[in-house]
Amino acid sequence: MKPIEPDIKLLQALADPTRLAIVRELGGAAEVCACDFTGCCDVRQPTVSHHLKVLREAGVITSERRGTWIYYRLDPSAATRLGAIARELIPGGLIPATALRRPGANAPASTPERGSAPN
Amino acid sequence: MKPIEPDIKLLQALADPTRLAIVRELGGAAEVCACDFTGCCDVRQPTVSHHLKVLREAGVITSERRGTWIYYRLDPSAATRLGAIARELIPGGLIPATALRRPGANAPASTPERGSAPN
DNA sequence: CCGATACATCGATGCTTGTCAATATTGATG
DNA sequence: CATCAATATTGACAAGCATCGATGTATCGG
Repeated sequence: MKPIEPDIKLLQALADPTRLAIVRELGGAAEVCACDFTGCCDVRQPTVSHHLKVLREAGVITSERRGTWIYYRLDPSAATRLGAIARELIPGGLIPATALRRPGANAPASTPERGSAPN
Repeated sequence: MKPIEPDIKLLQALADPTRLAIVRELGGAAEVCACDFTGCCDVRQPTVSHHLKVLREAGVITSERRGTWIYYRLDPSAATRLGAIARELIPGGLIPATALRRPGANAPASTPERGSAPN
């Protein structure tokens, strides 16, 4: 079995309209009862439960049972991890700070070295 | 027609092992020739081409034809947009900065108001 | 114009995933 | 223990998606 990179799981967890809506709902309040998601997301209860499970296993949210209800909240590490991925998307973000001073000095317009030049 | 939220497209584009590998490859160099992705990603050329299209349509990368080759680079806005989503995941991130000074002062432990209390 | 190379598009295929109804489980309450 | 409400799990199904081989298109050199 391929262990599936945690970053992929995080992104996959967020890459669904229903789940992103759930997460955004959680972004506006400290914690939300599971029963409240059925209202905002236009899906049935089993579907909500399924999505909450996906989000939990991806480390996006945490759950806490309180009596009959289960309250969900955002896992702080989710924002951190997604922020780290976002930084990877900054052009030249992985280049050492010294190199950033010299504009256009990384990977000098990589001339492809594969196989052969076009005849 | 449901126009599909741009954020979802962005997350979906990144939520694939091959595409994330492509993007990370681009994070390490200013620009990369399309022909070089076939090596790093263990997929055939049509698949690479397909993924590049997905990434382009999601606004993650831009392409520029130079002779026979096509060079890809990261779209700077991708990092910005993903960073914005990351900030939404910060617990209490949507609360005005003033409120952040008072710990645990947002959304007072929402008691569910739906339907009825448990018997 | 011809051949070669880089890349895109098409069509088929198998796997993944989102969704639901039905059912099980868990916890509170009487 | 019986019952009710909240949530989880199961099984089934359809839609979506990643992948590939085959083929089309574009660009260059001669």
